Amino acid sequence: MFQPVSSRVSFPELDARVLQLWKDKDVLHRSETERPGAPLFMLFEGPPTANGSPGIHHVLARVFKDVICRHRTMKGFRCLRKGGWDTHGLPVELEVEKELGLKTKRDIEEYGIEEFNRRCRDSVFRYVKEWETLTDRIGYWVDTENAYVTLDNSFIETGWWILKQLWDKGLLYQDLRGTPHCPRCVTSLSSHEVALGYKEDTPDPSVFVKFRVEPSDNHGGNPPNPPFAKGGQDGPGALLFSDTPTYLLAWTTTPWTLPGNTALAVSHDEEYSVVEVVGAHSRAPLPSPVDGDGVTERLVLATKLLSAALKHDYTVVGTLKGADLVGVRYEPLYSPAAFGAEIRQFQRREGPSGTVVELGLATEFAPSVVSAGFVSMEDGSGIVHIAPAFGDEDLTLGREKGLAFVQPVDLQGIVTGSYPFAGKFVKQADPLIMRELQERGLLYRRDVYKHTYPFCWRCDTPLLYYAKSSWYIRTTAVKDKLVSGNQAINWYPEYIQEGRFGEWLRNNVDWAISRERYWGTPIPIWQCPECRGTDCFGSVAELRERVAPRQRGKLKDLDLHRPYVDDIHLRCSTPECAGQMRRIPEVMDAWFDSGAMPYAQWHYPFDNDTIATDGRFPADYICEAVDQTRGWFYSLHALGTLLFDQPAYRNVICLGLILDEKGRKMSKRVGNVVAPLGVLDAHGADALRWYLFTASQPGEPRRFSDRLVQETLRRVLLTLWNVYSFFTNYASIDRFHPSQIPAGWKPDNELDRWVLSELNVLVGQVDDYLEHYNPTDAGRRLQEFIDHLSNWYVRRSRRRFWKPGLSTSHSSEGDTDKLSGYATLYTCLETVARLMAPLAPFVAEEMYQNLVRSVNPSAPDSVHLAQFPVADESLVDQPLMEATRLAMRICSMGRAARAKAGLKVRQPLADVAVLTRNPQEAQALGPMTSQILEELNVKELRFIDAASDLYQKVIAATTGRMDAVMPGMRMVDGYMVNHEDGYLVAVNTVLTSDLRDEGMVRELVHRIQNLRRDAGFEITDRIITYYQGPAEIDRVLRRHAEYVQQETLSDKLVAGAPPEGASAEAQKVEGMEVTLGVRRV
RNA sequence: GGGCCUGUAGCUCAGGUGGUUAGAGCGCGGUCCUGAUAAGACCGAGGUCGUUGGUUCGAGUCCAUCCAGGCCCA
Repeated sequence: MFQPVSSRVSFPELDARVLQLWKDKDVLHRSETERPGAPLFMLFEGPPTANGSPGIHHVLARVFKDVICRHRTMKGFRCLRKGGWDTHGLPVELEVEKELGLKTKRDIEEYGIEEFNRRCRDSVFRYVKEWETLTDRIGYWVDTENAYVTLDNSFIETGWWILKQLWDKGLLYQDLRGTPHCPRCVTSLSSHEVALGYKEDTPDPSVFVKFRVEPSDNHGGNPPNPPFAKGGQDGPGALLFSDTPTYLLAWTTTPWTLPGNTALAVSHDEEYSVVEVVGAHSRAPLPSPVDGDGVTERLVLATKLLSAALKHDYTVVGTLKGADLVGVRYEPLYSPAAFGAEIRQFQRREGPSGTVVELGLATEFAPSVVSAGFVSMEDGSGIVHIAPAFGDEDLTLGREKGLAFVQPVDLQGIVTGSYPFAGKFVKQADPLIMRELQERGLLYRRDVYKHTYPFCWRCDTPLLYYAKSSWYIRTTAVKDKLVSGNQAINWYPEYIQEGRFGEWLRNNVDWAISRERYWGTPIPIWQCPECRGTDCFGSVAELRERVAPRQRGKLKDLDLHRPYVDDIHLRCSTPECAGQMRRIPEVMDAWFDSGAMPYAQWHYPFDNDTIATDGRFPADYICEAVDQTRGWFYSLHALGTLLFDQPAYRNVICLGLILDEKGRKMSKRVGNVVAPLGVLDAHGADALRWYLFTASQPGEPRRFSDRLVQETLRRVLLTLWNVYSFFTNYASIDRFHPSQIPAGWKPDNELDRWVLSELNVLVGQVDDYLEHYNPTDAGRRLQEFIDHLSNWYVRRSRRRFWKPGLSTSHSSEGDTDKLSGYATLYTCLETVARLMAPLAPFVAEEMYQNLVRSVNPSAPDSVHLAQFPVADESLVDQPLMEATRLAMRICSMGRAARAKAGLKVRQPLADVAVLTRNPQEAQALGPMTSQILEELNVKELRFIDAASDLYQKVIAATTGRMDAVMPGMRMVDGYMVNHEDGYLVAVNTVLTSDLRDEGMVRELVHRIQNLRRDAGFEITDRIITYYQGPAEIDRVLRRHAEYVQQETLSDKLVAGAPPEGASAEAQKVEGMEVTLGVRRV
């Protein structure tokens, strides 16, 4: 038998009961183990970092992972949901640095890498308890007991194996790259970190610098510029190599990079002008522009930027193309050789994996003009100063064009060499450089330029772009496969595939995987300091083969992290080299760990070497927020493609970010992060889950507020709960048991047939939505059904359940109808419980336990082990659903007409006239008649047509024209007529004395019912009713005594003052003083 | 500066392939209903559908431009 359920419910308490049940019955575990032959559904858990508290955005991702897995489990799949923890990386180090008060890398090394890493290791599990509590609390089913951990030796070893695979394929290499670098922390910053520290309106010097074109008759150290063959007298040669000193005008905001200049870049197809100005070089103090001293000189710059860049009067002497300038030599501002700076040069060399460009030493240095695609006509002069040692674009260009490379700044940002400003920090060197150039007459103009510039988010030091050596995975070698493999992935939302992710893949650059840090997977590359010989190791066993015998013991139980692994020295593999190989100091990018998880979580291929064939790879499903596009979504895809030539996942939901109530991103700094536990304790897990699923489309950013969760709770969960409570209360009174439903039963009742039709349509739609990774519309459809179930089905069925007694003999007609109602409502609730189980697992479980388990001990122990509902198409009746929708509309119009006429619903009316758009609709409404009569509280319904007397009068009352009946409400012939969209509903407002009496009776019944309720009587308590009032009241009550007694469960109605002990109240009914009293018998 | 996304009522969101008077929930004012309901019904106030152009007989919907916001990347 069902437990009657109170309409008052505490969802947090319900959650706790259900969690206990799952634990007791070991449901999660059994959903995996009890179906060994079932097809596998594989979830990859994107590992969260456990060194911070989980926030609401983590809840979002976790419930979206959960809902799909629960659905697939109910569909008969065996769902593997191995948990995981991301434990490496800079965020972990930073946290520890902060705790220890360490500020720089040097501090860390002085503190000791061993102890530092030990603290990192300890810190990552500090919040694990909190994570596990929350995971449990929101009903996210994931196997945390067997979770993978990226710091485990087994995980690291698979990482090594992967790297070795790539090494063997020639896809791993070392190269220079211009990276954002913090000179105070002495480390590169990841793009993510850089993004944290951009500051707008940062003032920087803006300088236009003059580079003197080498005269063609120069007989100095370098070969002279060749005179141009083409162009004759007015050709480029004549313009550039005249007797007038000629300068290329270049623009920069970083004067300190000028000593590193090795080229100037122009745009190949743009037009440049050669202009003459008077006295653009000066030794005077520096206003802007610099005043002249009367000497005429020529400047070269882009024609488009003439007016913006030049502040002097100028005369254009000629124009030429950017292409004409390519190859023109100019005098370096600072000759590296003269200031003790090393000159290196990019050189091409044929290597085993194709052409490589390497830096070699050089002694000569002849800077010249090159062309580059990135030269813009937006700012500056159209001539760009190139210093390959700094900017990344410059470095790339240097590699392409074989430029020289001069790096007169060290990693602390201090100028080296013997420059006049040597020993200064670069930003302090800026003004010195400008003054010095000015004195030499090479500074055309200086200003202050405000732009967005990155600062170190930790120490606020301006970042420098600095060319440094890093290790790379040559992902560009498989770029086409990355792009084509992406086609095989189902993206939700779809636009990510070709949009953000596709765009990212098409612009793929090699993956820089080395970090000059401490706490991470050490890169398994050993290098010989003597011969530069390099080896990569793919396992501990490979290492063992090469380690010196006396060191072999160290490998046993070796923690593969720094500094221990750094102590392993190997004999050099180069024949005749006596050197000892040491591990390179870098660790791997933590994204590499995350991308390695499909393999490393199983310690593949050392263990579990069948994952590629047994369904454990690739994943059926992953889900994270959109910020993972370049993070985990990419690292997974890249390694899957590199190793196995296929994507690592088949389906992916890409979630939008959660914003706060005001639309701002949640961040610790702003302090607007919502703590999930508070929300859970207030409203329960299902309300939060439901809100997250249905509030907006998954890919959209969403504003979060406690208020909206509460609204979801009230609108959806409480509405359902009240239907459930209603059902259990009456079913318990009537001792209804599902076994009373005859086999193969199908209802005759219109309402029952309607709601079962709606239910079966719903089942098909919800299943389809969940199948296609769309919990949002699944939830929205469910709540729509719950609304209909509550506000039409139950509302219209109440009186059926209220009829006395439910016989088990099925003999009387009334009883079968009531049984039909119970069977129908039971079916709806039981089905909805299973349908919503993936979305709201707690409420669904509670309902299932009471509705199914309590009456059927052989049913599965949990709703989550039960089968997902299957639609019964034979119960779907499309015309009936349309007719009901129309009936609802007619009722709505009728209620409006009543209200307009001031007739409350409790007052019965004689009749309602309805005009439909066509006779078919009227016919369809026929079976709905009793529902409409009850809902509108009228005695009779009649259909009219356009020829009817009433309709003609309506026309006459409005326009008098046949073709234009105005919508709206008006009184016609005693009827309140409501007319809209081709429908007309007219209620008869004329009250007979009989109708008045009935209205008064219903009013009195209503008052008595309120008294019963206020007195706290049970629904089934029988009572005696007392009344005292005018003769009118007495007359009406006597006339309708039977009805009143039946409605209020009164054994008798007693005229006179209520006795002592009765609940009584003086009331005013239709202007008459009445005292009513009730007493339990 | 580039890519992607979003802009509809005070708030949160719906509005297939263009087609009457643009909807729902919450909130607000009012009326009503109720022995399942923390609910519900009805009425009302509240909209230049971000802007400006264009295509079309007709644009919230299609195209372009601009503006604002978000994310990612330079």
